[in-house]
Amino acid sequence: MPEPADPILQVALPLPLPRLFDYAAEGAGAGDVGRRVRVPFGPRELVGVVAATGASDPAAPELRAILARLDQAPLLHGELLESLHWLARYTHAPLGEVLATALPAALRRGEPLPDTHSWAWRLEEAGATGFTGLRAGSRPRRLAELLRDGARDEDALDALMAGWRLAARALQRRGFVDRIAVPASELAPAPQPGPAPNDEQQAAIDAIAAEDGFAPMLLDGVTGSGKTEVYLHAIADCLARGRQVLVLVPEIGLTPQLLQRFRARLGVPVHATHSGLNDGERARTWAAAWRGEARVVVGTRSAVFAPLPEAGLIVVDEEHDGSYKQQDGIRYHARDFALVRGKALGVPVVLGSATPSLETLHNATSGRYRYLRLSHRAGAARPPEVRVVDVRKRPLDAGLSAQMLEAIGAALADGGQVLVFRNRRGYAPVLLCHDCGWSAQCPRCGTPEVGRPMTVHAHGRRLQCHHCGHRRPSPPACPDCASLALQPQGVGTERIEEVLAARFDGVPVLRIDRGSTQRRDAMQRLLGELGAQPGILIGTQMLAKGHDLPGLTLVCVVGIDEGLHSADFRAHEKLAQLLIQVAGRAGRAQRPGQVLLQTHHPDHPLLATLIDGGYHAFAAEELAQREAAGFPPFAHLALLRAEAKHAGPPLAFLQAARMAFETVRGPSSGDDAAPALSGPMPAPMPRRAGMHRAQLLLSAEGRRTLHAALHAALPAIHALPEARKVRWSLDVDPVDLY
DNA sequence: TAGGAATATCTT
DNA sequence: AGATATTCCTAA
Repeated sequence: MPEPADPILQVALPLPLPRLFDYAAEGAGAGDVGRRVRVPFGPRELVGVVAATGASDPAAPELRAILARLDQAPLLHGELLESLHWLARYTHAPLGEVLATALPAALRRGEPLPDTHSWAWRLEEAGATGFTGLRAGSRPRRLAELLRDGARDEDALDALMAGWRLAARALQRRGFVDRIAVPASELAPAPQPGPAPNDEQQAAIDAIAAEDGFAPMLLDGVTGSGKTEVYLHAIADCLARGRQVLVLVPEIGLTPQLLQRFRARLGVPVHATHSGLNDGERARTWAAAWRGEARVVVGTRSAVFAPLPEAGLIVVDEEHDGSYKQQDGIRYHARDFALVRGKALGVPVVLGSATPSLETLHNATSGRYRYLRLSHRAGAARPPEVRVVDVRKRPLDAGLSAQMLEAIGAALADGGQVLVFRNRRGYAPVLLCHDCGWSAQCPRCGTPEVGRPMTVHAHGRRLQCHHCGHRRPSPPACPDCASLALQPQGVGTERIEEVLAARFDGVPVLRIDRGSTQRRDAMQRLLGELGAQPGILIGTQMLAKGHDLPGLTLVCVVGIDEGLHSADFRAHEKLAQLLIQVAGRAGRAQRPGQVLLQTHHPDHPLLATLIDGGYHAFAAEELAQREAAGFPPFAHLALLRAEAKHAGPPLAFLQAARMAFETVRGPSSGDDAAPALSGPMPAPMPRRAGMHRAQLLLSAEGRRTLHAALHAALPAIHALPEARKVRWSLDVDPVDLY
């Protein structure tokens, strides 16, 4: 007689291994699915999530037992767990890694789901009758009187009465008061009314409110058209129906300004997950969402994993923004995952942008998404006037033409503020020897023959590689010919700052880029100091997005020519979005704005189309080109990347992987049933931080074809002997091919 | 021939 | 991934 099979737990562990691990556990059952467990794993201990239960195989060797269950109730369940299963299938990543990515760090480590209630003090029966015996005017007496009107939370008491804690303790000993747990601060300021929506905004608000169930929608509104106003009304509607809202914003979009506006207008606590939070605070926000206490969650990419037991609406602001795509680990796209969750939750998903991604635009124009448009700026603001400045054969001072310098001077004299946009930080992009042609190169990046140029920093004193972070002092003389004629070539934001500060003496000149604004509040502080007075802002794309700069009357765009000639298939889309976003900074208030675009290619079709026809004319042309060339959204891509210390193993691995794809294709099936393979080829940057990198691109017209091939070939690829000699990863829907 | 570095193996 | 076992160099 065989022993009856024991129930076992199948656990998803945070490992790059595409399988679950079986453990014995007392009383294992279906109720364990979604609970975290601590398990022994080789010589160490790991925290995993129970993915399934089953019966032990009597023939298999005896299983190790779990060490502990960490949750009373499943932490991951229902829609979120199902959506994460979908994400694991879609990214072809191990479930354990996906689940670990979805959990805040503290929960991933196995800490308990944190409390989210706050504490309040309540007057007890004994206190209500006995407080008259307390000495009048004393702290205990005053506290008791405060609590006669009802319990007060500790934050409120802090604001109302200094030293209340000692008094409270004294009263507690006499049984007059007690400390009670209450849901996290339900006290939010009463909602303030906003401006009345214009007709277009009202139409969008009504369209969102009319949806009952999953509905993908593009809110396509020019800069300054008041998309946020539409969100606020839609959110308020949703809150009024008693449902939760998730709002995703780009990394730089989560500003104190935005949060303040949300908090003032909504009348409920707004839970934000910004980068300033520590692990414990992040876990608290997640827990508050899990319990349904958080009614509005605003956050960047990873907030898309917030549990939403009472979801009513998902908003993705600036949906085209690149920061929604995670570029390491599990390479998910938060906007796309938000749509998947919206579908599973049965709620509308509003994607907002002035410059929608071509994928989203294609979905909207083809009728797959509802298409809502805000075509003019709200209030009296007028669109900026855009002019191209042809700098061919013109002398430049730090990359700035005389015409541009004059315009800056005029704008300042007129009391306006000026933004100079240059998407290159540092002093100069290259350090060149004028005598022999030597240039400073990063020893760890670029091709083996030619390193990437190192950027000159600190007014020429330091060199830095923007790809791997490698830095060193500038050499005093050319290492090849000993010449002293080393010259910084080209112009970065630091150099523009230097030249403009010298030329416009007495005018504040602020440089805003990752070099000058390390801390997240630094930009806010700098902008606050400038206020409304005339001044010059110099910045990279950090400054191109999100921030309200009402005093801005002139935007100067310098050195975009590199972007016009980049090889990446998405380079034009990104450049067009950036230009529109930067131009949109100008003239947001009452004054009309002016945009000057300095280029050596005034006749480039991208610029001509963008200026004459705007973003949508550009997008139409670009979409036609994508269709002709077989690129997204008319094809689906996956990129298999590999890197190693030596050049050979990545290529060998990818060659073997290519064979695996060709093998699963099978001899009988037609060509259209399999994705096209290109490569293995060296990555566009073949060496980075000392690692040699190569890639294999898969492209298919249909998503199904692509996923079928990946599903069929990946087990074999995991098992390749060549796979153990490289670090490899798969990126489904890569945003760029770098 | 140490002994440190690069590489292979294994995890329920 | 990361802990551990194995082998492979290089400086004496």
